[in-house]
Amino acid sequence: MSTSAAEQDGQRDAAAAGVQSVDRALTILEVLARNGEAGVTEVAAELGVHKSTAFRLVATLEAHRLVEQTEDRGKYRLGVGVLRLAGATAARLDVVQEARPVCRQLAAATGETVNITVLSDSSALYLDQVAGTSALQPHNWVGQHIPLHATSNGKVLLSGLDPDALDRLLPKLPSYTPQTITRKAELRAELEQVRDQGYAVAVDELEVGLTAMAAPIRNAGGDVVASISVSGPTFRIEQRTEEIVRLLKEAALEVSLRLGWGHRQVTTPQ
Amino acid sequence: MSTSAAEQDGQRDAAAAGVQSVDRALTILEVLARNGEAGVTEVAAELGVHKSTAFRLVATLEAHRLVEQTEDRGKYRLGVGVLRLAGATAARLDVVQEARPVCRQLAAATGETVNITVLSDSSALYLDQVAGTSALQPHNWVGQHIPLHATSNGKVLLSGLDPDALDRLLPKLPSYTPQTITRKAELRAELEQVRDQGYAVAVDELEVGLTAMAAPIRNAGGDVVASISVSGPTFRIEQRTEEIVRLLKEAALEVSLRLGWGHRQVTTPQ
DNA sequence: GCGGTCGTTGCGTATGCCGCAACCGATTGC
DNA sequence: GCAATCGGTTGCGGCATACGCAACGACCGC
Repeated sequence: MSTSAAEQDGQRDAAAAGVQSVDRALTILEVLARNGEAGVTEVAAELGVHKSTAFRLVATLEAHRLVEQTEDRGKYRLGVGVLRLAGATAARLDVVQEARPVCRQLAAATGETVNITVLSDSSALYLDQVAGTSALQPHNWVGQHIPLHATSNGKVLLSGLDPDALDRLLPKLPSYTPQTITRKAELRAELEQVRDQGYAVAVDELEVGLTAMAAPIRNAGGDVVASISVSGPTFRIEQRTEEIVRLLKEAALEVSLRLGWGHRQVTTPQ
Repeated sequence: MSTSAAEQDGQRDAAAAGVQSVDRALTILEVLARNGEAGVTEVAAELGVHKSTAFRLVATLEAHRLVEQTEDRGKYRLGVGVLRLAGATAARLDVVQEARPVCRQLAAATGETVNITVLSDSSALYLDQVAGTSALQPHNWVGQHIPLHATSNGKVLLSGLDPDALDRLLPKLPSYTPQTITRKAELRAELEQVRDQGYAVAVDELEVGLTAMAAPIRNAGGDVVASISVSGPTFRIEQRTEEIVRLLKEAALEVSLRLGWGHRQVTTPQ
C-alpha cells in the first residue's frame, strides 16, 4: 500500500488481494493476455511498480514457462505453461471429459467445428473445441468470453435460466451485425422457441457469414449446465440444417445421459 | 529458506526462482494441475510451508479466478481464469510458427528435407518446408494438396481420425506407383501400425525413389493437428531409418509440447 | 557518435510475508 | 452426546525478502 498517491488509475482493485507480489504477478498474466505482448517497462507502468520489480516477477513467471520472451532482448508473452494448466483444467471438468468423444464424432459426422460452452460471468465461456474435417481451424474460441445474446450457445445457456435472470445478466444487448437481436422482447420470444424445440440457431448474428446451432447439455438434476454447438460458414450450414440439428440433438442427449441425466426422476416443475 | 526437511520429493528445483512467494504460488498451480484437487494442508505439505502461508497464496490465486474451491468442504482446484489465459495464448498459436525452429534443426541433423502438413479437404496440405543440406533437392511442396494414402504425412493425419472417417475422405485409393497402397484393408492395418509405433513410413508409394517418414503433432487436447516429415531419395534414407525416426519423433514431441501437449494423469475420483 | 530507451543486475532497507497459535465448523470415535 | 481430530481461516509479531534505487550494456533513431 505504499505510495497511496498512485495518481494514474484509481480504479484498480488493488486491495483485498492477499499476497502482494503474487497478486502483481497474476496481474501481469492478465495484462499479457489482454495485450498479447508487453515489455518490462510497459508492464511496470501498468502495475505502477518499478521496472526492476516487474522484471523479477516476469522472470519468475518465465521460470515456470507461464511467459516467454520473443527474442533474447525482446518483449514477453504468455507461454506454453498456460496451455498445460488449461489442459489439466479442462480434463478436470467432467463436462468436457464426457463430451469430448461425442464432440469428435459430431465433428466428423458434420465436418464442421464443434464447441462446448458454459455460463460464466454473464457470457459464454468456451471450454473445448474440436475442429471439423473441412479445413484448418477457423478460429480457436477456447477460453474466450462471447456475448450470450448473439450466439446459439448463449441462447441455449440463457434458455435454462429463469426469466428474471435475463435482466440481471444482460442489462443491454449490443449489436454486432444487422442480424443481432437487440430487443429484449425479441430475445425472450427466441428463448421460448429454443426451449420448445430443444435447440438454438444463430445466423450472421455475431459475425456475418457465420452460422451456429446449439443444443443444451443437462446434468442429473435436469439443469442446463453446458451447451454444445456446431458452427461454420453460413453457406455450408444453411442447406443441411435438418441433418445437423438431428445429429446435434443426438450428441447433446448422449452427453447429458453420460452426466446422469434421465437416470432418476426429474423433479422439474412444469 | 524454511527447513527443507520435506523428505518426499527432493527433486524440487527450489532455487533460481526469483520471487519466492510467486514461485510458491505457481508451484501450487502445478500441484493442482497434477492432482486435480488439493486442500490447503495438502498443498502446504507439498510446498514445505506452513498451512497459513499456503492459504494466503491460494486465496490470492482465487481472487484472480485461477483456482476455485469446491463448494462442499473447501478443497481447491484450477479455475476458469486459466482457460481465459489459455484462450489468449491459443489465439497466437500457429503450428508453422512454433514448428519452424524445430524443423530447421531437424533438417540440419538429418540433412534431408522437412515438411509440415495438415489435413485439408481430403488431402494433405503442405504448410512449410525446410530444405536439407543435400544438393539433390526435391521440389517445393508448400501449398500442394497431396493424396493422403500415398504419403507418410497423410498416413499420420489419417491415423488421428476415427476409422469411419476414412471411407468418407477416401472413397477410392488411386495408384501412383506399384508400391501405392490401394486396398482399404491394407491401409487400415497400416494406420493401426502408425498409431502403435508413433510414426509412418512411405517408400516409393507416391514417387519411385522417394521415401518419407512422418510423426504426429498434437495440440493441447491431444488431437493430431499436423504432421512433420523427413523425406529424401530412398537410397539415402533407407540406411538410416532408425536414426531418422528417433530425431523425427523427438522433433514432433518438441513441437507438440510447444503447442501445449503436456498431458497429465488425472486422478479424478471414480 | 550521442541521447534516448529498453532489459538486466547489485545492493541496502523497510515492507510485506511467513510461521505461530488460536479459532471455528464439521466429522468421527467411543 | 461429548471429546477428540482434522481441515480451513484469521490476528499478530519478527524477520526474511521483495522492493525501489541507480547504474550498466545493448540497441535504435535522429
